[in-house]
Parts: sequence; C-alpha cells; structure tokens
Amino acid sequence: MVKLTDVAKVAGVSPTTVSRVINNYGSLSETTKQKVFAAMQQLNYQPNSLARSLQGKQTKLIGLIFPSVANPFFGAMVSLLETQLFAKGYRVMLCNAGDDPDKERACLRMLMANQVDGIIAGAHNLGIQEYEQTGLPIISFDRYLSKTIPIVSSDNAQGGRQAGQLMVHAGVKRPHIITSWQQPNSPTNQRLAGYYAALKAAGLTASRSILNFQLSPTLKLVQIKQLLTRAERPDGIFCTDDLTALLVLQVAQQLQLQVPTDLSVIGYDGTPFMQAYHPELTTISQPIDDLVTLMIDLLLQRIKNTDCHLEAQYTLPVKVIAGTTV
Amino acid sequence: MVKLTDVAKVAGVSPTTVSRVINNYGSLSETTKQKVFAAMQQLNYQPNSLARSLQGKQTKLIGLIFPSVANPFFGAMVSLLETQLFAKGYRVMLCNAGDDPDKERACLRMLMANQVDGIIAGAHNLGIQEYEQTGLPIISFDRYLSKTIPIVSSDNAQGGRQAGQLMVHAGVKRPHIITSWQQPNSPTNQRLAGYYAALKAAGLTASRSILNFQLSPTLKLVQIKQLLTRAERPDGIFCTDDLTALLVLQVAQQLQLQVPTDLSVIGYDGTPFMQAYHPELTTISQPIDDLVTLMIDLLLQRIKNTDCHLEAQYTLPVKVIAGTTV
DNA sequence: TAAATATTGTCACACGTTTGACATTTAGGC
DNA sequence: GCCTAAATGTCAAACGTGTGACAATATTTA
Repeated sequence: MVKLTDVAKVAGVSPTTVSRVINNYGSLSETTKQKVFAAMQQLNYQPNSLARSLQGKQTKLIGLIFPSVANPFFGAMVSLLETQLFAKGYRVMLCNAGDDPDKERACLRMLMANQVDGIIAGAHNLGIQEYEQTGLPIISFDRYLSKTIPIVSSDNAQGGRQAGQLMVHAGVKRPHIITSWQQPNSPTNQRLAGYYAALKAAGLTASRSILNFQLSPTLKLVQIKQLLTRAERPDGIFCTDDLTALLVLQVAQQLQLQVPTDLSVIGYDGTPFMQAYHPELTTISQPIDDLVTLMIDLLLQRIKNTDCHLEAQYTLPVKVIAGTTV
Repeated sequence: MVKLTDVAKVAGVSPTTVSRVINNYGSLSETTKQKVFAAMQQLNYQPNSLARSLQGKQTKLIGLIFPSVANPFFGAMVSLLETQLFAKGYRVMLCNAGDDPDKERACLRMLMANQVDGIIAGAHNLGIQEYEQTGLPIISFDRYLSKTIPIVSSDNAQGGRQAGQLMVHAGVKRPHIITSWQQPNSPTNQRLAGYYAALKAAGLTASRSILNFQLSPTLKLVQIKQLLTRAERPDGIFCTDDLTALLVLQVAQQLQLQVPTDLSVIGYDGTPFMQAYHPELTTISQPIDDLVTLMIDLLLQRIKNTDCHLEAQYTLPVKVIAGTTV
C-alpha cells in the first residue's frame, strides 16, 4: 500500500511537508505543493482514512439503518441520502434491518465499532435506550425514539385527513383503511387518526385491516381478497403505503371491480418511481427530497455541535397526487 | 469513548488480557473471560475497528458500486448483498454512481481510502484501468471489465433467445427490441444477439430502439408512444429491463392496444418485486439470489487469497416467468 | 548586508489496538 | 513442598497519519 512517506520520497520532500500539503496548514510554497500533488497523482495515493480518523479527525462516515432498500420507498430515500451525503464529503454505511430487532441491534453495534460520525435511522424495531446508548448524533425518520432524538417525518395526520376528504368527496359509503402492524410510536397511527377524523366530520366511520409491513405480498393478496369478497365489502380503501395499494388494485381487477366506480383506492408515499410507473394511483406524496435534505442538515448540525438545540419534531407537508383511482 | 483500557480497569485485569479475550489467543481461564465479557457488556464496549484495522487486520468492509438503489432491481440486489455479507461479518459501504464517470471515480478513490477489503461493482461508466489501479479484489456484475476481474451475470444470450422464441411462438410478425444505450462491454448486447438469433431461425428480423438507461421515464414514454403510433408499428416488444416493459404496457393501455392480442410484451430481470406487483408481465428472470451468493463467494475467495484462480466469467441460467403479456 | 520572514526539515508523541517477548504469579499433581 | 504448566502481567513496537516544538535553511525586505 502506498503511504505518505512514499509520496514524500517521490516528491523529494519530508513526510511532514506532504502532510502539510494534504491538510493545508503551515506555510507552503506553490512549487512544493505542485511537486507533492504530482507525486500523489503519480502514485495514485489516497490518505488512509483509518489512520487519519484514528488520529482524531472525524471518520466522515454516516450509518443508515432502514428496513430494506428492496422497498422502492426506502430505496429512493437511501439513494438520495447517499447522493447528497457524498456530495458533502460523507460516506455511507448501509444496514438493512428488516423487521429484526437483533439485526438492528447488531447494526448499531457495528456502526459504533466503525466510529461513524452519525446515524440516520428509518427502521425502528428497537426501543429508545439502545439508540441513546450509542452516544452518537442520530436523526430518526418518521418514528418517535426519544426526546433527544429529532424526528423528521411527513405530515402523517394531514395526509390521513386528505385521504379521508378524498373519500368523502368521492361519495364513498363504506370506507376502509389498511395499515401496517400498529406500534405505539408508529407514524401510521397519525395517518389513521387523520383519516378517521376527516371521515367522522362527514358522518362516516371506517373499518380497518392490519397487514404487517414485512408480510409477503402473496399473503397480503390473500387477505385483501377476503376483504373484497366479504358481504359488506368496502367501496373505498386507504392504504398507508403505495405497494399495498397496488395489491388492492390487482385484486380489484381480478374480481372485476371497477376502479373507482366500485372501489376507490388511495395510497401513501408517492415516490418518483410510483408517479412514473403508476400514474393511475391516487396517493399522498411525501416530499422525499426535502425530507432527505432536512435530515442531513440536522444531522450535520448535531455532528458539528453535539449539544446544539434541535426541535423534537420536524413535520413536512404532504401533497395529493391525483390519479384515477378515486 | 470507552476503550480497551477502560474495560481492563473495570474487569480488574491488564489491557493485554482484555485483548487476549477479544481475540481469543494465549491461554485464558474461564473466570477471567467472564469478568472481561461482563465489563465489556457493562460499558457497552465496542473495539474500535479503525484501530484494529490499522494494526493490520482486515477492515471487513466491502464497497458496493451500483447505478442507484432507487432502481428496484439494484435495490433488491444491494439488499441481498448487504444481508448476506452482514451475516458473514462484513459491512457495506454504498455508492450510487448513477451514469456519472466522475462520481464512480470518486467512489473508487474513497473506497480505497477507506481500505475496503473488496468491491462488488455493478455500475460501469469507467474503463478497465481505473479498476485495476485500485489493486483490490473486485467482482463485476454483468459487465466486462478485464481479464483479471471475474464477471458474474445471468445468461443474457439465453434470455434473449428465449424472448425471441416466445415472440415466434406467439405468432408475432413485426418484432421489436428496446435496449439501453449500447456500450461495447454491455450485457444488453448479448440479449440483443440472442433475440436476433432466435427470430432469424424463424425467418424474422426485429427492429430496434435505444433508450438510455438513465433517461427519465417521462421521456421514455414519449419515445415509446412514437414507436407505437408509427405506421408499421411492432406487434411484439422485448424490453431489456422490466421497467421499460411497464412503460410499454402503460402506453399500450393509453392507446387502447390489447395486450397480448395487438401487442406482446416481454421484460427482463424478474425481481421478486416485479413478480409480486406485476404478475401479468411476462419476463426473463435473473436468478438474483444465486447471483448474489456467487458474487460474495468469489469475492471472499479473492480476499482470502489474492491470487487464487477464478474463471473470467460465470454465467447463471435465466428463467421465463410466464405472465399474460405474450 | 543584515534583519525579518517564509519555507522546509527533524523529531517526538498521540490515536486504540494487536502481538510478541519475557517475567511473574497461580494452580494442579505428585 | 517441588516441579510443571497454565494464567496473567509488563513492556514495547507497530499500523499510517496529524500536529506541535524547534531548528535549519531560503527568500524577501529594508
């Protein structure tokens, strides 16, 4: 491996000088700078970030913990996070925690071991204390962790309300909602509450199904089919994620239900992917770019100054993407 | 930050002993082991991997370079890679290189700087020499890089042939193919060749469009619409990726073309995602699990023994996923 | 030309861990 | 209680880089 001293030899200067050039400190002449840069280029030299971090500098590493990048929503989010962080000089260590608390715990431990400068967490199988124990700057996406850890999320309550209003407006009589497994600190609770509230204002009450987030699509299909073939079948379904909405549409087609005549369907997330490949789906779109930008901004603030004051919660507005399913 | 010497103090032993426990070398009694483990737990101690790697150990880091995890295919692949690598004790640094050679170059440099043990690359905007320059173990997904870098891919030629045969079998008269931008070392060339060959055997020749991989879906839609509204419009389209196939279906519906009566459509990739959410699409499925397992296996071999002999190319069979679009 | 300043070199220590050499203590077996 | 082996401690060097102190030049300024 080519190291600093090798560069020094080739450039014909002392190791200290090379270090000075790299870190741009002390006083340096143009000519030596050039000599050193040339030598670095010639040897394809990269300062060993292990060594520099060990020496006291930041690692410039950020840990990302999300359920799975195989999910298009998290895929899009992680992709944006990586791109923006990279542009700011940070590197990304990725963890797919799935719905496995043990894996998430292992992820945290390894991120600590790797001395990451901070963590952005979008998977939350764990309790508060495990995250606080790390002593690292953390930003949480869309789930309550603790007072000290800021949450960034879309306005779930507003999204739920808007979905409810759309249903009311469409003249839906038997509204339904499909959420993922309820957890005390889950954002879907807000979507649920907003939905209920908007419906209640119009004198409607919604029935509800719970389909665990990580359930296989096939099993979800089965349950949706049962839902849509039961006697008093719903004529409007709000799904708290777009993928489930797609499954509902799939079952509807299979059962020859006309959408939106027989059944209205609304999703949630509205990724660019969904907008491009399923423009027909009416959905509540999270401002994914802004969410990412904000999370990064907050995290970097925390990294720069550990005890800078941040709000406990940052809520960004959602937008209705009008398709043809309502 | 809690360090090895802190653990030693709490456990009431010498730092060396703690190190011995962690690395399980030298002779140790059960009781001291327990004491040390207890202290580690109590302090929530994690050995600083920077320091241990610097000292000579592996970093247990693998770099992943792919166009973007926002793409469901690469999302699925990266997700599997991370999961399997994590289980083997490796951590993952993620790079979305997009179609930007500069970003890819920057990724490589930073992976070198971070002393990764190896790289799995699925983005290939760069030439051979930039990868060889790294001096690192590398496995390439689906694209030729150089003699020394093994390629793992699905059997693109076979996939193309099967698509062609499906078209022939469906009685298609004016077959078409949509590929991404041709590059000399691109796998889509093989898909093209296989497709042409199968059609030729039946006395057919296909027309061809080229839609750059990273083109926005909206722009792709425009081009596809032009294709499907021209005088001699094709009655069978093979797309070298599933997403483009979805766009074709979308346009077909818009133009009220019956699929497969008026138009047969075949995709390529067949991720679990696609199989679940678009079971209607007939597609050529890459064995994504096997591809991932193989890539990891080969990479770890190379890491264990830098000059172990590996084949230049590993080709895994594809499978037709029969939907209703042919 | 002398003084002041800018540039570069030398040296040492630090970061946290691993590991080898060696010394010392403890335990077990007779 | 002696001998052997096992267990633990002490110490130092190493990994590659950063940085401060100080000395030695080279260059500029007066």
